[in-house]
Amino acid sequence: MPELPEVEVVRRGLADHVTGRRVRDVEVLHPRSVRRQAGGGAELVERLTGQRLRAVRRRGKYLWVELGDDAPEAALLAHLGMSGQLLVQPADRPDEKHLRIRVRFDPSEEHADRGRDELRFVDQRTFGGLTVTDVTGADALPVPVAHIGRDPMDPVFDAEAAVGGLRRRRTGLKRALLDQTLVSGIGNIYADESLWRAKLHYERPTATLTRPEGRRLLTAAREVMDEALAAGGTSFDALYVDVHGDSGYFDRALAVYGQEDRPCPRCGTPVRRAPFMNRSSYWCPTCQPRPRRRHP
DNA sequence: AGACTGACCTGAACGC
DNA sequence: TGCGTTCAGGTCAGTC
Repeated sequence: MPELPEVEVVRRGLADHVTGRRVRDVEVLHPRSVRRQAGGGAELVERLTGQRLRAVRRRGKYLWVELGDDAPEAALLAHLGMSGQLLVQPADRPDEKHLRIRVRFDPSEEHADRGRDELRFVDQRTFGGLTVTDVTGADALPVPVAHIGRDPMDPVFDAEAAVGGLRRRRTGLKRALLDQTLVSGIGNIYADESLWRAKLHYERPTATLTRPEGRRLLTAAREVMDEALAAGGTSFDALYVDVHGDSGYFDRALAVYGQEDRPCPRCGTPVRRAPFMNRSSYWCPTCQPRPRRRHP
């Protein structure tokens, strides 16, 4: 569900409300939410209890909180999957229906957010999860994050290298955008919105992409995600919310995603939808014509 | 090595 | 009203 802008909204909320707090205890209510932890819930509890939460970082759709009293020694890594939420709640707030993991902070320590003493991982579909992992390298990346690409909001993102990478693939453009190893953070919504802005069809063969087209696409991706972030992210329903449970409103600015049969904001042609990778693709057939099959 | 297909879940919306 | 089908912001293991 959440893509880069939604995850960044959550990151900012956590940075504001949990940095500096110490974990008093941890309760794992669903085993699937800790399935990435080799030692299961017991290991997560063991490695998290007593730790101090430090900087909150993000790459693509992965989010993590550095742990340790001095340098980061480990990280609490979160992926929200399709329906995950991280909420900062008072301990006396009733449990959410899909509460999967509860992290309780030490309520006695002096802290601006004393009184909101729980971090809750809520996840209807359980595709997401939390893990405590080792960190690696000079930039202290969690091990599972080390293999994914930088995202277009990363100050060190290398757009020229990413364009080169796209052109070296032998697949369709949208499939390549959704593969997190080349460029991370883009999911189904922002892939369609980026392609619409760049006037490129989702099945355009990556091998035929020109460098200027590739630059245009990645610039469009960064711009649309910047705008979505400024609007607090995209929420169609109550599944995507920030740490306070509030929705973003970028859904009102979507040009094509979810807009089947509605006029393209640029040319008025009805937006089309087609099945794609067990979900949907939306595009404007005028602005983004289907690529002509190459002659054999 | 790289490309592609399901499987993994819960719940809402829809058609009959 | 129910009961089946389809669809949903994502990965990942397994196959060719």
